[in-house]
Amino acid sequence: MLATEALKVLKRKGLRMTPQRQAIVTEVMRSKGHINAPAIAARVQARMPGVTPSTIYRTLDVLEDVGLLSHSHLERGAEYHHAGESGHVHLTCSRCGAEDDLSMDEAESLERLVMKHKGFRPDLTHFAISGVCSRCQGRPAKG
Amino acid sequence: MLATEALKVLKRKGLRMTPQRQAIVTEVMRSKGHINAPAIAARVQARMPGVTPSTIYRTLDVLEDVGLLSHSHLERGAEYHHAGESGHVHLTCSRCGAEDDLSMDEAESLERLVMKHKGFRPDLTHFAISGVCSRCQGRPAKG
DNA sequence: GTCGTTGCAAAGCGTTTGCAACTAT
DNA sequence: ATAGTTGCAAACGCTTTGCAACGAC
Repeated sequence: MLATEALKVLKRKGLRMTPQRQAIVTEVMRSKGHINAPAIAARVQARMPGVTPSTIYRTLDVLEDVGLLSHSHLERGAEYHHAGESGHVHLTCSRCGAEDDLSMDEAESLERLVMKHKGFRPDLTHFAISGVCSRCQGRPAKG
Repeated sequence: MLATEALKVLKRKGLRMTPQRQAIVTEVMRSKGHINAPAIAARVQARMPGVTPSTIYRTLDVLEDVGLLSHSHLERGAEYHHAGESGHVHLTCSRCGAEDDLSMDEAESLERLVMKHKGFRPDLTHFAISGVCSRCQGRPAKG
């Protein structure tokens, strides 16, 4: 989604369009993949000095409320991503830190399995899945 | 595992047995399920006032290093559990907060699936799986 | 003019660190 | 005696809060 479209979403919800908000939305919509709040703050402040952390955090909350952003829990904490792009599962290697993804197609068969067993409808995109990547499996375990 | 056994493990590793460490190990080994660091601190300090957070955190690190404890990432952050009891996957409902588990048997079929697709060997116990529990699926979504 | 939004400054929370003193071995 | 361990106090990083001023509508 483009920043301009995102701004329309906000407008449609009756929310006001301030320069700060524009800068934050632009920066967030431009970023690919996932990004955490401090990183967003850094980028926004680079483009518009004087924007405070409180504004950033409050705006991120708003963007999540209106459905533009979502967050996932990765190894190093919460990270934001475009709500429309939540369609992948994060695989993070506990040894080397490498990140890989599972497509939603692949993830769906997993979700169906859980569904069947528990009647629990999982959202595998919300938390990462930790493990050992194929490369690290061929290496010694610890040191 | 009993606290006495845990203490032996530490001894075997050449680590020293201080009263603080005994209190922490006792409290940790007595707790069932998962528990976070501040809660451990509260319990230990109730039993032995004066034990500082730094000691608690450092000791938890030690216990994890020697393989007595592990931690998982649940919705509200990291939680510790006995390393021997890591054999279940946490399912946390994003609507009502209810927690359920998946047995390792059930989880293994999931893990095999990921393995097959990606050569990535997942540890589904490390992160929780978020979703909507069966009870909440019958309820209205938001308000 | 209203009320959503911002900056500021401070506090909150969980966690980590450096260092000197202590103590289990 | 040696080295692991502790308490202290401070700092850390990220996030949240109250409040008065601002500004989009």
